Amino acid sequence: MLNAIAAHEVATDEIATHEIKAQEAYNQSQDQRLPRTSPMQAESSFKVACSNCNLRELCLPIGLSTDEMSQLDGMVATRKKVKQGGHLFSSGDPFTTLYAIRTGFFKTCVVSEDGREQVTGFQMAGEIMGLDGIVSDKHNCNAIALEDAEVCVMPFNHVEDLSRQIPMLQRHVHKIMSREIVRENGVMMLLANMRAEERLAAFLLNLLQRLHARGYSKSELILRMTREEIGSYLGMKLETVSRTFSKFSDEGIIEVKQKNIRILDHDKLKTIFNASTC
Amino acid sequence: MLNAIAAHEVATDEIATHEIKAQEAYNQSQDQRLPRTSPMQAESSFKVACSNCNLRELCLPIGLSTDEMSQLDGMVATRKKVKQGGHLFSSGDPFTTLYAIRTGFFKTCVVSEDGREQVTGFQMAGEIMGLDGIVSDKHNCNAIALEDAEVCVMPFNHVEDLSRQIPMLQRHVHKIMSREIVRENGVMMLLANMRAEERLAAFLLNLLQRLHARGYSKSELILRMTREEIGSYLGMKLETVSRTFSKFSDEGIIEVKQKNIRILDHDKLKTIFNASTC
DNA sequence: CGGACTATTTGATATGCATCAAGAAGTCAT
DNA sequence: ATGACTTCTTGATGCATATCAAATAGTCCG
Repeated sequence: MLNAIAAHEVATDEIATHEIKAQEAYNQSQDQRLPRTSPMQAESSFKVACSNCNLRELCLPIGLSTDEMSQLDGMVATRKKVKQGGHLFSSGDPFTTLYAIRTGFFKTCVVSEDGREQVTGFQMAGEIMGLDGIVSDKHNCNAIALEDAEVCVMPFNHVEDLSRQIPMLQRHVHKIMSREIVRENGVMMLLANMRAEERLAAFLLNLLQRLHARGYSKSELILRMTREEIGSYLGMKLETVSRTFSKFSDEGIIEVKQKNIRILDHDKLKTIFNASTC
Repeated sequence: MLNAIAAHEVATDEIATHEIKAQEAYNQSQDQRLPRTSPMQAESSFKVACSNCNLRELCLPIGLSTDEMSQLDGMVATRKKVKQGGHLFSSGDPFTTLYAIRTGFFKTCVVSEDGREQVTGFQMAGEIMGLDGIVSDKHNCNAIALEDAEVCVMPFNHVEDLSRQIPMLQRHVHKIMSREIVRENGVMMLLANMRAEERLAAFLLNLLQRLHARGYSKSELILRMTREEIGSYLGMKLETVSRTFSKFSDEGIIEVKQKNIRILDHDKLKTIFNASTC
């Protein structure tokens, strides 16, 4: 299996035994099932506590004891909401904090001098953003919400301080960064070696897997991004993305209704993804 | 400027003021100017000391006080030599240590299930390898020496222990990982958006910059890898790499003599790299 | 030194995807 | 609801690079 997917399988394995139900985290932001308090105020210590978060097995506190978990509660300084289309941070912004996604869906993208945009990833609940900023103390990409979102703000100094006190946390921070490196290795393979169909199959399988780890169906998903954003991520034009969706649809592999995708033949997707012989 | 290069510029900036002369580190391994003792034995404490290494401003100890530096000396358990073509580690190997390159030149590559190989990076003196292994406690790629090489073996447990004691080291470890993430972002941009000429120009400029930071000429370099390996890294076939070299040569931008490249028009290379309008 | 191998260059042709174009479908605001 | 906008789909054509092929140059080793 290719590394792009393999990386996420590792991630999934770690949490698979925990019976996570984080459905709320991925639903529309209009959804009111989660408590909605305005950030920076009226946040009871209860509400910003990692120890109480329904994402705790996906997010930074993974594998910590209850004792350590309560130490960790101080790590999240506050929460922040980002409207659809809003920037969580932008390239060039000073880096001070990492962000853990509580609800919503993001894309990260870099922009070259001449204006070409490259989507470098899509992030969902429980995933950490901002790691790109550590190296030069300023952010190196844009993080844009693809739907209304809420993130936990974790000042990086706190993270480092706590990491020095809690080896388990230190290890986890390292793993999160390593996982990102491995993920990007997989994307490099994808971009350099694969054809359009393989790329899109890999993309869908990867999304499905991550959503499944969050309690969603393995056979259905809603794309939060446009064809153009998918294309940017996969190194192809939006027309090619559209055509490839249509082709999969014609072949009875998936059913496409705008942004709603239903997987009809999971195995066939996997076969396409692994195809060397064609 | 594109991020692939920008990332390395940051790295370079950090060390640019230090007057590094690490020429020896990149020369042919036949070169006898560096002491050559067999690993695992007869290594005096003097020889494995970071505090005494001529790469200390490129490598992990960057920015540490002499006090901290001597603490660090215990981090390198031993040194290890790798013959040209030899594997420093392979995908699937248990991960226990990071490696700092002392001399020599490496490639890292991932291999997909169906056997397609993707070169994910080229590493030279002072750079750290093995970060891919942290996430799953086993290596995720192959690290292969492109010339006879010597590396410092740094058990990751030691690195983590010391990181907890030396905040400056902790920060530096984080920066190294973040830099790798940012580098890979740049490669994604390259693979997804650029044409063959732009990719090769970016590749050459990047190598030149890193070599320059190690005391080498900005106008000459020796390629340690084959056209095929360059092609794999850049997502193109070896024939296209060769043709693009020839084209640059015809246009008077570079002079190609096998693996020896002389840069005749650095600015033109940069222009090609930045080209959006063509 | 000579033979076998690997790496590189160059040419001819094929092809997958980009580009250009136009229309359809969906979304949003008033 | 209606018009303006964005997003998506589909078709026709072109091009950059892959593929196939063969010759040349360089390297290794007995």
